[in-house]
Amino acid sequence: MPNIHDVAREAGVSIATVSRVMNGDSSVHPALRHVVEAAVRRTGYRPNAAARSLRMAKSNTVGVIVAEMLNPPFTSIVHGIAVAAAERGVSMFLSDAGGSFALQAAHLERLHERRVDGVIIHPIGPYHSQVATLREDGIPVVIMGQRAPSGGFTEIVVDEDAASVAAIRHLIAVGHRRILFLPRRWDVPSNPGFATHQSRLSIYRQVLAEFGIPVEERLIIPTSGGRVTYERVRQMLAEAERPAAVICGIHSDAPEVLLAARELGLRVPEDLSLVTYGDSRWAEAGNPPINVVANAYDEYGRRAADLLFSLIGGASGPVVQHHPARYVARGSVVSPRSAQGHAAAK
Amino acid sequence: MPNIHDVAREAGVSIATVSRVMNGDSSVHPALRHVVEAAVRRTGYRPNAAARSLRMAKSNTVGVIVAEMLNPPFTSIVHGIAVAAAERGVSMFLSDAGGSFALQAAHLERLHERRVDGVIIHPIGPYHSQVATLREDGIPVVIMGQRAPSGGFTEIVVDEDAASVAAIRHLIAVGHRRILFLPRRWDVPSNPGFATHQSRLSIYRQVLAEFGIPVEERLIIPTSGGRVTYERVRQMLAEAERPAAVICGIHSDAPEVLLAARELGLRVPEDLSLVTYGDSRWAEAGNPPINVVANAYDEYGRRAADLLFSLIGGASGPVVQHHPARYVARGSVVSPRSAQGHAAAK
DNA sequence: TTGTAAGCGTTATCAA
DNA sequence: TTGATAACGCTTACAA
Repeated sequence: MPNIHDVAREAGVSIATVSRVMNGDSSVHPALRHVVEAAVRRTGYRPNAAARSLRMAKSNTVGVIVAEMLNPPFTSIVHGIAVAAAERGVSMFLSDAGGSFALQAAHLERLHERRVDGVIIHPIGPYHSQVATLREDGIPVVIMGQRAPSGGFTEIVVDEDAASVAAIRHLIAVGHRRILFLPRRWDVPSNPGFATHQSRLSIYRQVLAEFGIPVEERLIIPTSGGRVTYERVRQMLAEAERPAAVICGIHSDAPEVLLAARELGLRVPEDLSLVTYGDSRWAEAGNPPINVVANAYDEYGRRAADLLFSLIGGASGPVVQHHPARYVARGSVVSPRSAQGHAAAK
Repeated sequence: MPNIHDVAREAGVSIATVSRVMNGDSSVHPALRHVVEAAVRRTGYRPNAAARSLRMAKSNTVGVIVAEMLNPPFTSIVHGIAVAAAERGVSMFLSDAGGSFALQAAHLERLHERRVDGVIIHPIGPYHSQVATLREDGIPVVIMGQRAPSGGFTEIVVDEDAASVAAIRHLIAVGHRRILFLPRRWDVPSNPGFATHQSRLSIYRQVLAEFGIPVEERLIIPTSGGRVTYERVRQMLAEAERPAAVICGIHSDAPEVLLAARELGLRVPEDLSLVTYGDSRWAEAGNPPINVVANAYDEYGRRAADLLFSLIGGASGPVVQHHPARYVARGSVVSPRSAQGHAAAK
């Protein structure tokens, strides 16, 4: 691949001049400039980004780490960041921690070595010391989703507690007592914590307690999403004493629950009420449309990127942005008695 | 940020020794190795990837460009590649062409400058000359989705013609004549072509012709997805002479159609039959479950990555992998006469 | 086994 | 306005 020397030779100038032309330095004589540009075209020269980064101590890259990119909210986040980065001529590294804390740590390390200009992370587990390491080396980091236990971090946190409470109260209000709860599992060896889901669960316990409803541990099934959820839920719903309501912590688990219910001949919502975290047009278009705790993640990606680039641009101090989630009641929650009503009508 | 010299000074050795330790060279005396490792920890040293890339003429990065990452098939593809890359300790650049040929070109150029070790692209438009440029510089490229007009490219092509034909025949067989077709628009100024959707459309024309059904141009609505689709479809379905069947070229347009239909009080499938390209658990879990032309994209990402890494590893020559799509009939296609039957029953 | 030194491809300083 | 040259931080002959 041609380098700056090849172009200089081809054009009969010094490498300094070539560099100036490539960077639009106005102090180059127009005639010479054309000669150089022609040489660039003839040789098919492209400046080597690694050399440039090394010299300029700036990589023009940002790194993004998400806990699990297949989940629609993360997809939206990544998209928002990708667009913002592209607008600035910055390349985006994307990595998927796949729910594993160890993997996340490895990805962070790699981004650090690559001297990215900034990092956006939607983290899992106790990530603080590692993130602090990045920042000590002057790499700005924006943390998404989690509220950091210690201060001093720039974060976009989603306040979903109120919305969570509203969702659970709704279920209870219409008469549900036994509510299957499906948070993401956080007990896998490699994954020492997934704060969001833990706090969702504690809200669940709290609201039930508030109404004097005993929490049945059997009805809490941590899962890793996908077919596994389908299998477990199917099992649970096949029992005689099956719960008549489900809350999905993982948005993409909602169709798994629907599938399991159909398999067993259970109708939603008559036989099974459903609420899921996250939102999507599919959930909205469902028959019935699905109730959600919506967190408008799509905007957050964009916001996180803007925040990061302002930090990269030298903006001062940590910022914390709060964004409330909303409980959106559509058509997937009804009284558990509807089932009997229906059955009786037959 | 500390560099190799800082560590060398701290450890009282030469930079060569530090380098050897960092790279696991066995010819370093164990005692010295420990001294160096301690110095590395104390200084918080991390090798500079740019410098390493420059020296080794290898970046340990790959670039991925998708036409539109929010679409579930692309998401799956990207995920597959991300996992494969991470396994090899390679970082992945991700860029979204956002349906724009110009943007895609810019992204390709950027990846070229970054000297990525390889590129995977699910392209739009006439991309060949630019891709050829990459390859001339020794950067392997895997092309997804499209069949390249000229040979010599490594590609993963989806053979969906047979499945497309099956889908349309099914609609016709149950009695549909007026079928709304929603391909992705390819006439935007910046986007000189989107071969897949063009060929889907030509199949549509061809099958209709085969049955002697005249093609109504009004029933072909190129769209860019999202709410726009919702609006246009809503308009179309509000007409007196509305079509009773729809085919979505963009998977994520399916919920838009469902939403539009519901808005107008049309039931699926009784009043409106629906088929969509692409597949997802949501489509499967729908009520009714949606008929799809499924292309198993999720596997392809993984395959594309494996293909790319084998090329990077020095595997020879262009390879072309063909993958057939399948038409999966579920519950969203019925005879258009069902509507009257239903109406009469009221 | 360890160290010295050259060079990867840039940008930027300093002279000319 | 242009050119020679010194870094940037690493790996790797080659010497010791």
